[in-house]
Amino acid sequence: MRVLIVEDDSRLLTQLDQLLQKSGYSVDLADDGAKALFLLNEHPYDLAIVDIGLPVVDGFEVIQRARKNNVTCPILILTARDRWQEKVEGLDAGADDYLTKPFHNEELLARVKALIRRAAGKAHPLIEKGPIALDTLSEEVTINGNYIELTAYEYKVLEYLLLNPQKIVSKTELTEHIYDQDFDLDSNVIEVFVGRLRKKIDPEGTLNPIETLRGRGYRINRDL
Amino acid sequence: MRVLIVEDDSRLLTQLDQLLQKSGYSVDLADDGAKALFLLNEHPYDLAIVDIGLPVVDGFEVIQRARKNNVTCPILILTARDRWQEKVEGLDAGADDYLTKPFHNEELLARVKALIRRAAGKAHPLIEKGPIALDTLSEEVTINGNYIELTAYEYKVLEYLLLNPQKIVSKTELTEHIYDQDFDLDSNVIEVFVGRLRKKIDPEGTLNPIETLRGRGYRINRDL
DNA sequence: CATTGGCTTAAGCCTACTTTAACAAGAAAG
DNA sequence: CTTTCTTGTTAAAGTAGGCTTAAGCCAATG
Repeated sequence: MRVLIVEDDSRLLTQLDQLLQKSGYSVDLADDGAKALFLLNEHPYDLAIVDIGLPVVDGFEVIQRARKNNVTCPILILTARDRWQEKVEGLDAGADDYLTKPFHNEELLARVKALIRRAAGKAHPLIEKGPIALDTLSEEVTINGNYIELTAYEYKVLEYLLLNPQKIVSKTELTEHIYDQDFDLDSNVIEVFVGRLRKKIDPEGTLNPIETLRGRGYRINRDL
Repeated sequence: MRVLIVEDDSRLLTQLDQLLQKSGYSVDLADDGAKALFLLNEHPYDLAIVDIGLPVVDGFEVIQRARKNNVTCPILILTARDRWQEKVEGLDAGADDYLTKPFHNEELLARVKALIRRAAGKAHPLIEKGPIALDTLSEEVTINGNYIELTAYEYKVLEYLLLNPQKIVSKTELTEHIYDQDFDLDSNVIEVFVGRLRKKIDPEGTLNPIETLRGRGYRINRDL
């Protein structure tokens, strides 16, 4: 899988480079729009990551001109947090998804994977456990086929528990995985999320989908 | 080391069979997906080699369904040279490595060996003693394959005893290992925990899983 | 038979977890 | 720009699981 990164901030550029290489992608780099356009026409990429705030030729133009030259690979754009409105403009120009800076590495990798997969027309990877089905791509959860609405953090908790079935997941472990950094260990957020999850997954309270192991952590019920 | 080979081409199947047997593996064979799934659920293999191009149930489905049934052994997939793109799909389905046909025998053996070694590192470290099996990762204990629920401290006591088999573990030693600090030496907590453990491990009272050595401590029964 | 150490049981209490509600910040809507 | 809604976070009050204690009993040892 070959990825092009278009970014003028050299610090961020190398960070992205390392991140993606570590995840097994071959990476090409461009630090301005002209180079980007040249490379996009030269090679068949599986994905391009484009920072909108580029010097000389801005990100929108890169995307528009690339699309005009029949570049079909998915494009993920990066926008500054306070310029999030640009996402609309970027998507109009031909981008496929956007991410606001700063972002978590996990978040970026998830988007990258999702875009590449979507482009290939692949099925969504499902995690199933009894009546619970979690689509790791669309981040949708169904219970016996019925959608339930989860917030971002509720989803993360459930996904982590489902990815570690039959393992006792301690609250610290959950906290560390959910928050990249800067987390407060003596807070009861996790308990609150678990409580809300239980209510959404099983309003009747008959399934006990998430077991509590007092003093040790939580675990997805093995007998579902 | 037990290996399952799933391959519909009978010539290749026997070739692989002979190769692996000569290298000291016990080999089971399946020439279609249904047999493969049956065998995977029946036996705990150390590795499965799956040809993607199977008739009826294709290789992807075999892998997906096996993974859904909590088959955790490493899976090596075989793809035709001109279908190498399938490797991505296969890895997504839950395979661990791939090899394109045709291949050299040495290459295959190297992969097989690597996968089995890698899996050994990732496997849950089990401590077994007679009917007792303790998984130090998931902190689960089974007696003759049946789960028993232990509290945090009951688990710690049992783990420490199993980690020191055939050693007499004094009550002070247990206390010091179970409590980080601040422990009261003239308390009978340990006796209470041991009592509860014995009842949970062996409700009938016929096994005597934890021996008492009067004045010295406890020891896991060597004759289990 | 006396003494010592270990076992069992039940009750109290502590702490981990649950639940609920309120608040703050950000996003969306008007 | 203001309002409104969503969602993450905090705090407080309530609950219960299980750790701990203690008392009485039993078994082993000499």
